[in-house]
Amino acid sequence: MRKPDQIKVCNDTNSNSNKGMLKLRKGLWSPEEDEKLMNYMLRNGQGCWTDIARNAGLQRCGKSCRLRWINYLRPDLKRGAFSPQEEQLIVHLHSLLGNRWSQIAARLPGRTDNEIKNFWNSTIKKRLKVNVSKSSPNNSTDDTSSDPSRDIMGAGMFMSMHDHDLMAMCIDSSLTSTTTTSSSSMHNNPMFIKGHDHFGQLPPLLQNNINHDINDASSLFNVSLGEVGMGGVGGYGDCGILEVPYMMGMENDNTNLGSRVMDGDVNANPTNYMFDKKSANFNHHFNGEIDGKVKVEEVVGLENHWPGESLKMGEWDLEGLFANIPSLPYLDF
DNA sequence: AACGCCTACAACCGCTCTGGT
DNA sequence: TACCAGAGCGGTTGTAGGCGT
Repeated sequence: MRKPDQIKVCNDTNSNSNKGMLKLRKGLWSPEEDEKLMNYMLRNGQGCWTDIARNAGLQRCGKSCRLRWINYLRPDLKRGAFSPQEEQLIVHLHSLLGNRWSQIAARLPGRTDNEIKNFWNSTIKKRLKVNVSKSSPNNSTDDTSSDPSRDIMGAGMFMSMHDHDLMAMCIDSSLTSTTTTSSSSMHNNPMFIKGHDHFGQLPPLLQNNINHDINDASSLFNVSLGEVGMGGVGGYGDCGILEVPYMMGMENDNTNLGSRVMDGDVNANPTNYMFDKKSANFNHHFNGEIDGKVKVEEVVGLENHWPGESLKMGEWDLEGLFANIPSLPYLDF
């Protein structure tokens, strides 16, 4: 926290409101400043933040006003400690999204990205580390060695690895909304799976859906999920019915994000998904064959690619992805 | 009571993204 | 196309307050 009476030239290089070297306050907000900003926002609503700062009579840069409003003054903010449900959801979403705090915050009504980020860094991260070190004493606790959520997902601790309810909801959504083999539908109907689950071990709801669809297609399609926590592990397949885009990991440099093995009528070599952080490219290496002869793409019409593989990080339509999973993303206790 | 350590979290900083010109 | 300004994001800092000694 900063001292409230600190007055400096605001370092906001983007702001042009301080070209005259206007002295702008920094540090903690006083109740008077809060009141000014609150009143102005309630009267006029959101607009250009530099204008807001000026018109509200605040000696603050627009950036500071924006932050104060978003993180503290907004009327719809939920104050107080995170509930266990929120905590679980944060861990889960973090395992899917990484440090995309704003994306995570968007799924927790009343919570801000800053709040979640702080909570993660101060509380969850520590707790996860403790749990991991307890479960595997040889594990390095080096910050750079691993993401705690990744460890925790691998260890099956803190939050259940087999989060069947969530999985069922996600996959149910994916399956029931997927009826075509087009690549665009694959992009729009993702499945998020974490952990070491196997279709054969999925909860009844999920199994029913999968078996139903797969049987209809007269195809056995078995996906063994890999062992990567971060980014989720899944796969996609398409025997006319089942399409399950892979949800990539996003954080590690050149990390092999896992492998997919398809059994049954469809036999394939492991499919490796690589994400190169430096180039922000997601590379998909697929060596699949069916019955050892026919390449997968010839059967399923994938043309040896799936829509995500050529996408860059920023091109992931996370909103779109979540939009198709009504049960997962929003928490409202 | 005084001191030091630790934690939580408000706020800043620097960067990227986006839209307008 | 290039440039600029504003918005937004994630990482980091700094300190108030709690707690143990």
